Amino acid sequence: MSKYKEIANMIEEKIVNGFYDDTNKLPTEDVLIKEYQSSRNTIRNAINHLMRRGFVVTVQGSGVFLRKGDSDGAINLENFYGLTKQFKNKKVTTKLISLELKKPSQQLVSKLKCNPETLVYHIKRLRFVDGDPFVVEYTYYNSDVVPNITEKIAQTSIFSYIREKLKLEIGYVDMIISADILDSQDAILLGLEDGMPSINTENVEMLKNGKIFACSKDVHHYRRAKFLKLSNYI
Amino acid sequence: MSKYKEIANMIEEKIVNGFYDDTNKLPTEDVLIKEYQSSRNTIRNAINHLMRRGFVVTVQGSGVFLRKGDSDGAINLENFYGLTKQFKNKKVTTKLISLELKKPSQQLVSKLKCNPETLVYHIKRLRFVDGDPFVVEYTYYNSDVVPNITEKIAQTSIFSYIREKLKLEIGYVDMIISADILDSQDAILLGLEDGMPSINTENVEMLKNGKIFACSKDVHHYRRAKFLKLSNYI
DNA sequence: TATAATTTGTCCGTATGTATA
DNA sequence: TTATACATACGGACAAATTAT
Repeated sequence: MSKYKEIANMIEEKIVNGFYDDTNKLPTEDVLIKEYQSSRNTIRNAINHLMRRGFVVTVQGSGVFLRKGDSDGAINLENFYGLTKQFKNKKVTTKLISLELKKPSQQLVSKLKCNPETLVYHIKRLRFVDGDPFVVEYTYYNSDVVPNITEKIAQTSIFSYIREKLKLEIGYVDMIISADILDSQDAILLGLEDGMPSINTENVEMLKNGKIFACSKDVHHYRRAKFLKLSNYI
Repeated sequence: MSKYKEIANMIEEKIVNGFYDDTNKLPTEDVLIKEYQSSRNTIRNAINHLMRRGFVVTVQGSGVFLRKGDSDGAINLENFYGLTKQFKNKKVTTKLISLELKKPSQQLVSKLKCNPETLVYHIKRLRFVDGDPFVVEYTYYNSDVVPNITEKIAQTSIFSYIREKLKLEIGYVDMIISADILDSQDAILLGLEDGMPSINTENVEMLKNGKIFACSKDVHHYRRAKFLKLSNYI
């Protein structure tokens, strides 16, 4: 791990533990330089990293201020590494509904930009937060990139499997957020009535080298799921 | 304007004009250094700027690739400067429904973090894209920061008024995206039936120095509005 | 109100590491 | 393996915005 990321992680931990809550800002760059024995460039790189993920905002001449996004349960779009990490102080459980390995439809081939002969895992899961139905996930993994998905893996965290077991580095995700009307199947799973709204995301997930390894459609409970976007106009 | 931002803008213009479509990537850093007569640092800063706004992704050892978010009409959350700029090749029109200057409710005081005596503009607008109802906007401006909002200004672009006339620099926006059920009033305005879904955003808008100048709730037509989020997991 | 000190922003240069082709 | 190209890290100087005096 690079030095600036390690510094960013250490500062992040202090932020979430409330270490800077009295001043509501980080120490000055000069102080951080001494504290972490590194160059100004490296400190600024670390602060940039924190800024991009929505932890802080900088004000020239004044300081680096905490940005405690009043998340109250919203999914932070800047810093999303799966439901389990997002809701780390809640209980996230998963019910696997189906897991199949089969040839992709033409539409799926174009989304995954894969060979039509490549086999694709089709996974449907219902995920709960603190016991309440939260999202129905339809996910499609390119089995050339993400092989050997078992029922056990699919029932826990596929994110962890990809990053920790397969040692693949997730690079980019393109996500389209929209609202729609629930169909009867999803409505039943989410415990809502047919015809009620849902908030959906359609995702294309890429490795650091740009290779698409998965795409998905997530159908969320409209009263339980909301998304937090922290914009910087710089 | 700083040098790296000017370079970023020039490269952005080339990108949107398709100048790099043949290779699908930018020239190398060394080439850009010579092209724009600047240091490596400045070029990398410009590329970073483009990356944060979703125009490019970098791959170490390989290059800087275009990231043509298949937006097809989605609102790009990384790069949103108002509907007018977002849909620059469509016709955005606005119908002002109401404009009032009055004392804020307690809830509004806490959202705007303003003095209870401060007068606040209450604006309700219906906005059309290519003639179709797109969003009902409920916006609340702190009149100490954004004064003299006229009907004419409210009917066009308040964003432009703030940035170009008042010379204020918008710094940050916290946005929560959710889905809900339309009430009868909004349904009529959007040309939908009562009880249909909407996709909503609740925004808190801050200047560069952190001062909150506005908050808003936007109720979007669920079939016409969608949001594009381009994540970088770096 | 004006000045100085503080703090982040921009820009330059150089060297070395790491991933890709 | 070698060359290419981006990533990380160090150093220094000055600019610009804010805050304190």
